Amino acid sequence: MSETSLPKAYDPVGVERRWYAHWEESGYFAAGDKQERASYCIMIPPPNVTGTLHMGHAFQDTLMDALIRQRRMCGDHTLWQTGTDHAGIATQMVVERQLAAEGKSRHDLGRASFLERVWRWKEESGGSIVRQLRRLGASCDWQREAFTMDSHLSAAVQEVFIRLYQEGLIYRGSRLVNWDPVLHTAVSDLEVISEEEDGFLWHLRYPLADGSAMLVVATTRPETMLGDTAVAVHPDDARYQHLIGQQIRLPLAERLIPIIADDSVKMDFGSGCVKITPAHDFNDNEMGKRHNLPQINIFTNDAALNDQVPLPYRGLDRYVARKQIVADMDGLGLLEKVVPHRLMIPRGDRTKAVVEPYLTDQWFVRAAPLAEEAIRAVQDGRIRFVPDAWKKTYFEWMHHIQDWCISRQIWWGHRIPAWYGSDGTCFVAHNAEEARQQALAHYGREEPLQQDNDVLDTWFSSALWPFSTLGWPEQTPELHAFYPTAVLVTGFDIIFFWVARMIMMGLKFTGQVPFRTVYITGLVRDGEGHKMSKSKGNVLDPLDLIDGIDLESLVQKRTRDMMQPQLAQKIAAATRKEFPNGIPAFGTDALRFTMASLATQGRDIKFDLHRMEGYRNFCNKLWNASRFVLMNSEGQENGALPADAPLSVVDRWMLSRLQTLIATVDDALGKYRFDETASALYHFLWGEYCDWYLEWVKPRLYGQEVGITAAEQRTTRQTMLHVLEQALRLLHPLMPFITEELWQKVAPLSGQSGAVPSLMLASWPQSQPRWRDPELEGHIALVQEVVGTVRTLRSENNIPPGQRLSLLVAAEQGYLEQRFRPYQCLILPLARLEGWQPLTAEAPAGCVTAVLAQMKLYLPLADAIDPEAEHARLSKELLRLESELQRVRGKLANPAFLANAKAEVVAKEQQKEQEFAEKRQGVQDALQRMDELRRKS
RNA sequence: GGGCGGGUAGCUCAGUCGGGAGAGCGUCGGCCUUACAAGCCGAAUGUCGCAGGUUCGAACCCUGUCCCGCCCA
Repeated sequence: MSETSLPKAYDPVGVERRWYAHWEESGYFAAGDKQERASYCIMIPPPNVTGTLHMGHAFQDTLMDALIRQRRMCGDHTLWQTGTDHAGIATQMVVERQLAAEGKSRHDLGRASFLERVWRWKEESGGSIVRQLRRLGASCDWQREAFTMDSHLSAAVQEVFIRLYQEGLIYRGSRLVNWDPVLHTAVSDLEVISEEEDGFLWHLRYPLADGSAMLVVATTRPETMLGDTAVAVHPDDARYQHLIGQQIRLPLAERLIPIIADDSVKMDFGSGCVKITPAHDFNDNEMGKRHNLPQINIFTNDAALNDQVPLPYRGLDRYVARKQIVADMDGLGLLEKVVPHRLMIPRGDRTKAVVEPYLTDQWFVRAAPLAEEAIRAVQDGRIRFVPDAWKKTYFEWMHHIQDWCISRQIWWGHRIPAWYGSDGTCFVAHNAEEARQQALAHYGREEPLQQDNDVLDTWFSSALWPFSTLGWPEQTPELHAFYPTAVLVTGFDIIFFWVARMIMMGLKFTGQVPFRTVYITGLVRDGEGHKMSKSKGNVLDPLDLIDGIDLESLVQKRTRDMMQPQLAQKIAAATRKEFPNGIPAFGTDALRFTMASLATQGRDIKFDLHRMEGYRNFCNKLWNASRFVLMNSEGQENGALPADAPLSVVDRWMLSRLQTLIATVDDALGKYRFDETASALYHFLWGEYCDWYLEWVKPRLYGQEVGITAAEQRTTRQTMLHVLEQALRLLHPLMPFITEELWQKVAPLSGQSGAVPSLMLASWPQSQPRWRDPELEGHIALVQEVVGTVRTLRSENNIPPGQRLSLLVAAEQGYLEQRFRPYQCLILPLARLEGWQPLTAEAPAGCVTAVLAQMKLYLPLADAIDPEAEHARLSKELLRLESELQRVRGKLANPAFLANAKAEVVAKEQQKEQEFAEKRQGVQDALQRMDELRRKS
């Protein structure tokens, strides 16, 4: 054995930095020009440009990179399109907060210089997520990196807006929208998070106009009563039937409003009588439309009361107004009671402010017509969801789709290409000049125009990402080559936000689906299953798992810049408890492999550090196995494995197993079962290659096997190298760094050098049917069982590993000659036996016994036997066999089973019966001998 | 209220066609055996949530039920 250049343990840091830089500089990530090959493209879900990488990114990006790397190795023309998103609201909020710290607002700066400031912030902080992606090993085409506000993407946004407007699929209207009173902008339904909170149900007395009676209405929002335009009851409600059509004198406002009947009123809720505020509640708004009720907007942009309400309430914040109104109603004797009540409170997902239904002018996309084709595309299989069940969620939403509010009253984003004349006429155009032309035609004279102040929802531009990044509306070669893309990898949380909208826009503007498959991942959670969030203080930074972090830094990181500083102490304590020693460095490959192995079909992915530790160890195992291979082949004659090599049985076995592995990995990756892929590779390399094959080749390599020739030794080295080299290729998509580092050393020895300079460019292994040998695999499985059995016997009788024993084997002559003798040199060293003898007579005394299917093994231990322990072991085994036998015989005695079950199932049961019966006999005999021994001792 | 998942070993989760319940981690015991102690060898561990049904046969299919989670209103 020779020395090798590899250190004794795998150290990822240097390897990762070196190889990533090399790959990128060499241009291996670039899509390049391979027009003749099948194309394969993945669009990265563009992360927020000013954001940082979190576990969800690390998870999804690992899977995307694995797919891309595999297809690249298959020879496909691959593009992993990367880029970032301008994240309108989130980014604007950050910059506004910076300004606030300087005591300024964006209005102090004005639109132009505010935007300048945002761009500056984007330039400063924009690179971090991209740098982090590189640390993950992401092989995306950086030359094509896109940003949603790039000029050509903005051109696509504008083009789409204009075309949809021209077709009547975008319209402007005054409608009730979700209004964020902190941001002063409308937000879409999806950006509102409704959760149950504690509140009250106020029961208010509303007097009839004629003063004849009081009606009690129950409300969770008394402050909106000043905007009431009706009171509603259920038409079948006997209590109120006689009042329908009468008038109420609305207290405080002193307006007359009607009592109407509507069957959406719940009779059993509150008093069964509800106040209707069409301008401030979505349900009331619907009802208002049905009954032609007026809408009275009583709020300002800040959700304070406006001039539509009586003087004393004007200017009051909604919650101050609530207190005042309740107090005033109470003072008038009109407050019947107040009952604690749980209710859904809608909050903006960014600001957490309670969102108001608010009547404003906004732009909308008429979604239903676009949804039709998008639904069909999934129904007819042009787009496939993986796992399939997610299409139900998609359909559910698409069938009930609402118009999409796309205008935002913020500054950072794509400005709406609409201009207004002084009379409010709207001109949608590519630019001011075009708008001017339109206005001229419309008015017949020059008219000053004002551009719409609003910008578009960020998701509007994201919806175009699959084709805008490829150059649409230009018909570029890239668009032609890579669209439709192969697969979209994303989380179920943005099926509505993004996936559905991309499908609608893609079909509308390209006539083709944007991707053929949608692979939906689960969401990464902490070890307890909680969503990772800054305020919970349970976030893990993928880079801290790669590089490691000491406890103090981790605590500091988790408690810095807290929105709720009072939580800091709790978070610090929890962190100290969970990571008393900080987090050790695991390396990128261990993180990636962990991510892959966690990619099961479920929705929640609980991230467990121990799991990752196991895969870090796997890296080290692979490293050391490679060290072993190198030590035993460097400086010797090796080369590629020739077709006519004098293969040994273990070589043939290993090659056969390799073919199975290749097929398994292909199949698993094809199904997006990254967990199966990881598991197959792990078990092959650790459980078969290391645990068995490398142990078996040692005596051959060391020349300890009798009569072995140099040619045979060389063949074993070639096989050992070949299998490792192929396994490194298969593992490369999941663990790019360590595999490249090792492959660079292994490949030349296995005769694979020269063809390509990097494992990234090596070809993907093909399963070779000629090397499959199921019969031999069966034989070796028996060998492994024999070795395992002897080891168990040794272990249970506490035989020290150093103590060499001889084995007695009882079996039918032919079986022994075919299944045992040819493999003796595989059995003896691993079972630590010095030899074996066939046993034809009675078993001698002083043996422990194991019964295999057609073979009995006796291990003469003499005084070393622990008869009690052995008796216990055999008794347990007997019990197990008897229960198995009983079950099998029960089946076989059942005529219905024999009549109905498939023939091969019956045959299998019959075979089992025989096997169990023989084993039971053997164990009974052994038990009897052991009992004799116990009596003697 | 509507929809969708899930409940399998101490923990986290696989389990494809209905036909002898698996993995990793953890636990216990033994080992520094010249690639690896981040290692090697061995062992223990299950009312497959519960109750019915279909079937010769159910973790798997059907019905009901309990619990947990998510989404929508």
